[in-house]
Amino acid sequence: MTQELSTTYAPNEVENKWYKTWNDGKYFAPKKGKVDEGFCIIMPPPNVTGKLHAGHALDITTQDALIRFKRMKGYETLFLPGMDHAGIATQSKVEELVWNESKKKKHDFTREEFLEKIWAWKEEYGGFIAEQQRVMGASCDWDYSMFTMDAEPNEAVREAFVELYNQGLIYQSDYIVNWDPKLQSAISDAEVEHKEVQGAFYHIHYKVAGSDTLLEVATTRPETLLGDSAVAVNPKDERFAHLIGKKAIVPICNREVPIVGDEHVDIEKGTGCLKVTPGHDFNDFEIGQRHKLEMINILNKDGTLNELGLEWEGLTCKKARSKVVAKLEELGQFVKEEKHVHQVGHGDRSKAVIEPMISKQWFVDVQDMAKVAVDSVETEKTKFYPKGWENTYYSWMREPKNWCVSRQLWWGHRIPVFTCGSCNHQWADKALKPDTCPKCSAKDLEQDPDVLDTWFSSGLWPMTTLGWPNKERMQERGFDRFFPTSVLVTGFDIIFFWVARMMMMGTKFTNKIPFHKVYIHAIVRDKQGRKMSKSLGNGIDPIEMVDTYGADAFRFALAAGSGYNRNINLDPERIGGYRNFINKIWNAFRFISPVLELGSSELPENLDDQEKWILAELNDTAKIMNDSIEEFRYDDSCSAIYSFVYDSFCSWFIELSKNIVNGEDEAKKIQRATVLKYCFREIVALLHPMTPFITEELWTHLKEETEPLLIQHDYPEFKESLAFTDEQKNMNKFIEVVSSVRFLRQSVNIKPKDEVVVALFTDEEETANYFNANKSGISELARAKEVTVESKSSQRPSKAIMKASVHTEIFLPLEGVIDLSDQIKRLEKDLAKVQKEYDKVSKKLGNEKFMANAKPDVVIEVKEKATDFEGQLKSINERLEAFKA
RNA sequence: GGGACAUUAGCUCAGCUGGGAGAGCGCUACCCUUACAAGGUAGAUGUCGGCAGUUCGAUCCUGUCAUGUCCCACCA
Repeated sequence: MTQELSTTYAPNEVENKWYKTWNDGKYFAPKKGKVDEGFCIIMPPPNVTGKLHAGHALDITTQDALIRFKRMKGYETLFLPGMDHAGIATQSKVEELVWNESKKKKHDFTREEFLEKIWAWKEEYGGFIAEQQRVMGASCDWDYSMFTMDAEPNEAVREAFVELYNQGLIYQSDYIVNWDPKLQSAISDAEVEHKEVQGAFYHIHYKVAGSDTLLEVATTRPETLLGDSAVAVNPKDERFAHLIGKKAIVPICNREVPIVGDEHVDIEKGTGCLKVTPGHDFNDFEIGQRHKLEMINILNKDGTLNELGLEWEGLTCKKARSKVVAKLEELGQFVKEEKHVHQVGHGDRSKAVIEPMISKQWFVDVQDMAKVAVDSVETEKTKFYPKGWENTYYSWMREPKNWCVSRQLWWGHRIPVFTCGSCNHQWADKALKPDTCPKCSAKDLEQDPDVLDTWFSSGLWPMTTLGWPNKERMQERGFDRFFPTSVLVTGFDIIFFWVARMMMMGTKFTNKIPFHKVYIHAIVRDKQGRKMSKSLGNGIDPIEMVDTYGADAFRFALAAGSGYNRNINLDPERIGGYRNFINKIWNAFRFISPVLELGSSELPENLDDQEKWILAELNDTAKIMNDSIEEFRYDDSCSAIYSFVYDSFCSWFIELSKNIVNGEDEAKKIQRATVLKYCFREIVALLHPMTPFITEELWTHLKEETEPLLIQHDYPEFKESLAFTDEQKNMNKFIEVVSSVRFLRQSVNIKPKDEVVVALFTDEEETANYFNANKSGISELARAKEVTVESKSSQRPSKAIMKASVHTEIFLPLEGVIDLSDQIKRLEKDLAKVQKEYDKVSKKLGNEKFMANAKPDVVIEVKEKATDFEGQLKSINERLEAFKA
């Protein structure tokens, strides 16, 4: 068989083959296992316009590893995929496309015509990303796949909206909202990013009507004075309090406005005198409401000034600003300009400067829902991993703002609110197209033109995908089995947008939390820690990584970098490193494959020392894997299996097995083959969640005919019967001795092929017995023609080099000339090192307070160390003396 | 303005309730040894950000300063 397997593993073909086998064989479908419990992860649906990026790859890897792990543990697992319609992104994309094709704009079509174009685009180009998810090995059940604009989600949206509407939790209001002039739509608070911008304070004189008094007002937005409807001062401010109740005259437009007293005005800030523009400033809006001021809108939907902008009508705010300032200078009412850095809101999608503007929008009153959602996390019904992210969640949810859910777009779930043309009755309806007005039965109905914020439907997603609100569908898709879902895996950037909304909607409509655990994974960055971006050109294309290194290596690299950290700085070289690891596994298999047939499937009774050791190491690894995956510490899982495979299994156990496997003792050979096979079966099983492809491939050679594919096989667990701690201790000494011999050989340039004599001196009886029993192992791995084991009372070889461990002195007797000065230097270095350690512990033992206060077992430990170091020092000193004599 | 998190080997990071500083990658030297050169063997490297405190003992706890990243907040 060895001849058939090449020395390097070629992943691509294997990967395609297995994905097809699993998928065609319905291995991803939920199936009852030995644990009668569901385990469900709803995949965060990627944008339909999207292309797989490194963040998605991490998403898939962490979720799929969990799903595969739980599937093997015997849970009924469901990894449920989906796709998001991504309102703004998709609409913009198609608008651009249509413009390039026909130089036509959205409004050159009817709403229906344009929506048809978007759907057509979605059918043809959308969903490319799902293909890429398959390449990564995502074991999701594609039969469950849902698109957020499908009929089912639409039904859920209508159900939820109407419920909230009828409970009075959705209301329409003329309110100041974040207006995105580029999208020409309102957006929610969460969608506004505040960015630092270099601006200025402009100081302007307002005249007080009927007097010569001038009020100096400071503003960053002088152009908005055209919409001023008051000047406000703090009533406690002695400078201005007497003016309250008088009128001020807004420059340029000469509007006479009241001077009001309001606590909000900060006496220290600016000039202490505030111009109030309720139509275009959130604070001023509130002041306006308190004092019943006029709300003046001076902007068009595209962010340019309207007719109230006078001679500057049609200009953007930015352009109008300097012109207004120039005019003020001309009028002699401009005082000065001071540079000022401040935070300005930008749309997180459009990047446009957000204009606060009053408009009629739909809002969800989230106050009560947010309280429940906060409580669910406080009482740990839903737990965050890592726990620290709770704070981010709380910071938003403890002081929530009502959620503006209407968007002036076309692509999205249409708001199910209807108005009767004849009696003006307004109501929300679960029916797609109600026929008649419930009040007057008229047929002349009009639906609200706006669509809902994408996050409204996303908030319902865990319920929607499991069939809610349709009873039959819920039955079919296993709502009772899978809801609440087990884990939500996502990035921290959408804790507000998504996690918070799902928590609110979930608890509102089902009285249950939508998921038990939330794992917030890191953000993938480039190797220098920079965000991956198109402009920097530092993005890592997952598909390219898979082509170059294989999906398993890429998955392992991502998993190995994932724990409770915030960033993964991904360097393709590291993926290459793990590709080498995958190849190592492949070659380890090539070693054992010729003897696989010899091995039986039951572990033998009379395990030898080495076999007990490797099984105990394997057992420990299984324990770490089980515990760490459960807690999303993939970094720990990966490093445990990595070092087991690399160090314990390949470097020591395989090396120690070579002579047995190639030897004459048939019984021993069969026994060793059995243990090798057992270990390898466990290795591929342990690795399967991270590296599903190569493990499934190798499994075909390891499994019994009657056994299922690895994807369904039992996950290894810790077994009390395989805990051999004594054998582990002894083997560690063995490893130390062999490494020391290798080191000594190199220190005098003994060629790898040349054989040496090894003389060991130890006073530990058990250790001596172990070395005697495993002499052949030492000879093979250290290239010794002779190994002797004696007590420390025995005569040491006269001409030899030596290294002292805590338990054993290792001597290499040498013929010919030894460079004594070299050896002395080396031993003195060892001596200094050990002496330093010894001084540390003996100082402790001499410290009365330590002896009195430290825990007893710590004292014992330190005493033992002192004894060990003493022995080691003695060994080294004796040898030094011998050399110097 | 408020808050969170971080600072450990050249790089990326791990270090559980305080008790001899770790991993991977990279680096150096030697080796084509019959699974593997995508390999083997061995090795070097740290005032655990600074200062002060608590303690018998601090990478770990407290305070403080510095640096960095991120989040929130009404653009006077």
